[in-house]
Formats: sequence, C-alpha cells, structure tokens
Amino acid sequence: MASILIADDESRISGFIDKGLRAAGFATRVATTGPDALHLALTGEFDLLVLDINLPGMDGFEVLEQIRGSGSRLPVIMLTARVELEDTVAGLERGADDYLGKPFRFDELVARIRLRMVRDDAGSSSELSHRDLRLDIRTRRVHVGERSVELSAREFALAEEFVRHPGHVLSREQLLSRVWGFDFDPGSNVVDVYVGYLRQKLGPGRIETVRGMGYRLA
Amino acid sequence: MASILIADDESRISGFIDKGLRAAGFATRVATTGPDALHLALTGEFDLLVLDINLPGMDGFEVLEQIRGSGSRLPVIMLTARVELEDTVAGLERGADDYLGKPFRFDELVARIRLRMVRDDAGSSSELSHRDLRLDIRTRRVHVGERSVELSAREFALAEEFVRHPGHVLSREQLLSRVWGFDFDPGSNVVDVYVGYLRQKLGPGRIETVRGMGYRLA
DNA sequence: GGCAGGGGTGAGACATCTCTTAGAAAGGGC
DNA sequence: GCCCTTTCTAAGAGATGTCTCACCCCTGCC
Repeated sequence: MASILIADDESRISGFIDKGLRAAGFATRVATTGPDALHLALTGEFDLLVLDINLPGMDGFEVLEQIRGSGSRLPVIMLTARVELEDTVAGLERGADDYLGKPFRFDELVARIRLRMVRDDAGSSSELSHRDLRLDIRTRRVHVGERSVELSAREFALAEEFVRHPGHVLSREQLLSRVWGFDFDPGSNVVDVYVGYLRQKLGPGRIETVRGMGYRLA
Repeated sequence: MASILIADDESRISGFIDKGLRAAGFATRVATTGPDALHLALTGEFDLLVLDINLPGMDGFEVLEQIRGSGSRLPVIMLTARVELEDTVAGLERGADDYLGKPFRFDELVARIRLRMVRDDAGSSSELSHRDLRLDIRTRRVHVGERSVELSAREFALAEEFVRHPGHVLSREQLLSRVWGFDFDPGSNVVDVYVGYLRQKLGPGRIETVRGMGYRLA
C-alpha cells in the first residue's frame, strides 16, 4: 500500500485530506510544521508528499528545496491558494511535480496522486496484472490473455481494486468506499451490479463470490 | 559523462536546474550572462545547452543565432514562457532543437535532455513521430503519411503533447494545463474543441476518446 | 417441500459526457 | 482600415455510463 505524507498546518484541511485519503486506500501521516515535514520526507518511508506552502518553522518552498537538495526524487504535490499563482510557478520551478490550487475538489487530488504514483513507479511499466489479466493504468487498456477488453471508468476502477489485492476477499463496503467514494449510499447494490458487468466482460471464473463476505479475485 | 551548460540569469531557476541535473548524473556549469553563455558554448566542452531567453548583455535568441552562425551544431533546449507561443516559434526557427515552457516539471527537462543526446548520436533531427504521424518541432511542419498538414500554433502544441505521450490517456486538465497554461479556466471546453480540429486535420481514428478520463493517441 | 437470506441480472430512468456548430473577439498581414 | 486566421465561448443534440429497482435464482435449513 502506498504511504502518503501530508504537510499542512490547518487541521481543518489536513484532517479532511487525511480522512479522504485513508478512505481511498492510502496509508497516511500528517506533519504540521516545516521541519517535521522535512524530517519525515527524508526517512524514505513515504511514496508521495502533499505539501502546503504555509507551514510554521519553515515554509513549503524551503522544505521542497531541501528535499531536492538532498537528492531525493520524492514526488511532491503542492497546495497553493488559488490567488497566489506565482507561488505555484515558483514551487514548480523548485521541483514540485504538480500543484493544486485551494480550494480543490477532493477527487482531483486523488486523481493527481494516482497519476503521480503511476508515473514514478513507472520507470518500469504502469501495468498491473494477475494471471492472464492485465490492466495498464496509464493507457487504460485491459487485456485478458490476447483479447483486448473495453471497460468504462467505473468498471476499470473496480477491476483495478481487485487486481491490487489479488486473492483477498473484499467486502461490498470496502469496494463501495474505495471505488465509489466514502459517502456513497451503503444500501446500494451497485457493487453487485458492477461485479456482474466485469464478469461479463472479463469472462467467468475470475471474480469469485464469497457468500456473506464479499468478492475475491481468483 | 555528459556535460551540460545552463544559461540562466535567475539564480533561483538555474540553481534548481543545476542541482537537479547533477543529481541526475550530469556534469553542469552555469552561465549568467549572454556573452558568457556564448563563449562557453563555443569552447566545445559541452554536450548540450539549456538556454533561457532572458539573459543580460545578450538575449537567448541572439546567443543561439551566434552559436549557429559559427557553425556549431550544439543541441540547444530553450526555456520559454509557455504563454508566448511566438517566442517558442522564434526560438525554433533560429535553430533550437527543443523548447520547454515555464513552469516545467523537472523530469520533463531530464527526459528531453536524454532524448536530445541520444538523437544527436543518430544524426540530429527535431522530429517527433508516432506511426505515420510526424511533427517537426523546429519547422512546425506536420505530415500524416505523405500528406502535409497545416496546424495552427495551438493545434500544434496539442498534437505535440499527444505525440510525446503516445498511448497514454491524457485528461482534459492535464492537457489544459500543459498546452494552455496553469491559470486557464478549468470549466472551458477548449480541449474538446481542439481535439475536434485535430481529428479533422489529421484524419479519424487517431485520437481516441476515453470516456470519463480524457483522450489518447491511438 | 417450503422458507429465508443472499446474490444475480435485465430494463429503464436519469445524469453526465462528448461532439458539433455558430459566432464573437483578438491579432496579423496587406 | 479591411480581411483572414486563430482562438475561445456557448448551447444543444446525441451517445454512453451509471445506478436503482424489481424480480428471479440459489443455497442451506427446518
């Protein structure tokens, strides 16, 4: 599982991000001062840093600069107030990988995090696979053996969730919160429906039902 | 080891590039004025020049012109503000091999440097291509198979973005920020419209829509 | 056999996304 | 100044994706 470090002073924001990212299946940790953020970033424990500019002790720019100065290529997404576009430019010039203006939409942040992680794993490839099932995160192409399959956005996200946890039993609630979002109606049977769609498109025998528990990638 | 000359006046930027490139395994040297840059470029010690337009004493265009005038084929990557597409064109016409709009992502710069160095072993060309689609960065000429196609500046920039990431799904937001600039109205549908223009000019079946995600070069 | 609790699936309402088109605004060339 | 090109916005039609609902099936138990 991917670990994300959140550096933000305002607990209102960091708390919100923290909760959301956990719900989206990431491991998280919050730093509330510049020096803390820097120190944690350099431990090498994290896969990505979400960095606000306003931090006590040392501002985001400085943190970023020191991180890059130490030779680390840790992916960094900066948060900047929409007004301060120049800040953004400055941040990017100093080696941030992306930025997001506040206020931002949460799914936007998640999308960018995913994008960034794919990017950076991906000296190798952006492909997830299990048996003869292959998903390419970057191109959004899906193959079953030699056969190429078209999946909608939702179907792809669900398939991805399965392939990322091969063999694990994933409950409806888990899938619902990770693929559909944490605030989705818990009484819905969308998961069942979409598992059905996937079985149709990927072929039978791939996604097993575990009665009373959930589903599992065979 | 490859030696890279960085010509930039703002120490904030040149320092950043310098540090980053060293970390990426290049030998570097920084010039802060136009005449310095020209002089160093002509020593023959360097394998590539990263050249900003704003330089005291002599601007980037002039430096480039003099380098080419002296017969040197030193690969040059220009840094230009992305907004000013004309700068870009001007730079390329005067013999730059590639350009990068500011602000830029650092890994993008490294990628282009690598590309350029490989290219130049193989007889220099400033051509990007994918299948039977060819873009010449320097002359801004576009060919589809044998057919020559006229693209406007914006269309070219968009096409370029696709060809630089063949097969990848590029979201509207990515395209908007990379081709149109950071502060562009996120609610706009320009990307859609321009993809339409490109499809018209390049022929159908080349740019695929990935519903809910973005577009992809087939 | 009958029942209860899951689970599967087709139909259709609804929302969203995408494409096209027309035209206004801005800028360059003559 | 006038014309042409480029760029961008806006609006509407059409396509596709998403989700709910209702109903059927299966399994295990009595």
